[in-house]
Amino acid sequence: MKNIPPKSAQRLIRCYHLAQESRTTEKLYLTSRAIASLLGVDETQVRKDMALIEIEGIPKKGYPVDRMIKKLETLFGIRKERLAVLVGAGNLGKALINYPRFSRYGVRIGCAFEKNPEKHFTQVGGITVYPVEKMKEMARTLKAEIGIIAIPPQEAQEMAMRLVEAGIRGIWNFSPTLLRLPPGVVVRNECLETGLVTLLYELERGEGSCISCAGTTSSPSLP
Amino acid sequence: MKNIPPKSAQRLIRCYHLAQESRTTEKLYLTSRAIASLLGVDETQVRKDMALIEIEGIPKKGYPVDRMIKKLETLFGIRKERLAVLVGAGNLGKALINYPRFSRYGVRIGCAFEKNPEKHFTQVGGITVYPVEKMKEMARTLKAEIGIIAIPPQEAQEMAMRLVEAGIRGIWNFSPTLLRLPPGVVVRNECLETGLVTLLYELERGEGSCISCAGTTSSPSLP
DNA sequence: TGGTGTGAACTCCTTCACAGCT
DNA sequence: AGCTGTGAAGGAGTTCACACCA
Repeated sequence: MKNIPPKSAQRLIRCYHLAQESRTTEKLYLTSRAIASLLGVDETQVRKDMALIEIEGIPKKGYPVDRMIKKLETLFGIRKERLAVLVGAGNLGKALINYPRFSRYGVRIGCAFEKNPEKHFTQVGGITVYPVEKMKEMARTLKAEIGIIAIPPQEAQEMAMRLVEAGIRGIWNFSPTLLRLPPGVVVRNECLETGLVTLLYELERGEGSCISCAGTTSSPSLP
Repeated sequence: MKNIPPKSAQRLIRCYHLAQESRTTEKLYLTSRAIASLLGVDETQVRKDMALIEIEGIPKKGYPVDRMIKKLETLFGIRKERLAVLVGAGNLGKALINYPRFSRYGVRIGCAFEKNPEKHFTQVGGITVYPVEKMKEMARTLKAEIGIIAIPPQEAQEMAMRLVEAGIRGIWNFSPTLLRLPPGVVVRNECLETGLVTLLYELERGEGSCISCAGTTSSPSLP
């Protein structure tokens, strides 16, 4: 399969959600028009994306939902079992631990870390909280691949570096800090403030209905 | 000021964060190179963005931080007082109520709504939780502009419609549901699952490919 | 020298137009 | 008719190259 351009990938992720939804309602096919209108893009675009991942549609019916799901799951690495560790067991951290839908994607939070000693060795939503000093040891033994940063911005950079030293290859960053990390580490910035400002901006302009989507991803690198 | 293309807007939001950060360290100027390397984009890009919002730089010095902040605040409608209502007082909702940084942008959560009757008229982080039936009445009297959806996907569509009926013009949607709403309503999807899948995809591909939901790709690096 | 400013070239993405399948 | 498939045109965003300024 050819390399997927970023914009297509982004649309395809949302197609995956749509396909999942369709499966629960036992819809076997989705037309490009249906997908396009829900995603807020052009029909042709959807067809091009489908061609890109080599999904063939049937005229008058649409694209087969089950094949879409299968294809997209292998494409995106969904369902592969992966372990994550959480840095920050505050309100946001707790919400992430209790978010029921991550397991669908094969991702499980193995343990959490905190600076605040009061929380050490307590349980949050069934997850044990350790001191940050234990990070290297724990992440290594768990063979965790993903690090989730849910702490205030001042400490984000330091914790991210620690995660990388502990062997983490992908960071899901909920802090507004722009992280500087060695090459090869993938960072997904889920900065809520950026999201809020985007919304404010669109309200300000008062333009018709706009659909904007979450954060940014990057592969930051040290020179 | 000319209309700002979405991609530039995205970058400018992050410039705003950078400028804020610089102000705390009393840096008076930021060069296009410094900004570019942190945002993971080209220098020229940054200069074009600055030209777009009519910020003039000084050769050998860079762009004045204070003017950037001022300009960007008016551009994005930051600091304008706005009221938001929250739908869903679960873990995520609670985290959003307690997120300390939203007030910087003039946004305050006025009240919350819940289906679960056990939570009705209780307080969560200083915010009162009302039954969803009260939404129209409450949102109207508060003159709320923003609705935050932090509930499971099944109910998201219905609640979004209710918000719109209550006069809400901007929706910050944390559920994975793609909302169908009348024109004129601005929706910002902050779907966490999409974010997670994006990260998984990056991990799967390894280094190099970067994707983002809002269309911006970045590879930040240390200066 | 170390930065900004900007037209022009280029690349990538989107939309159009229409052919083909059922 | 109703949909997919795709080359070609069009548009948006990015990078290059170089002028200019302190």
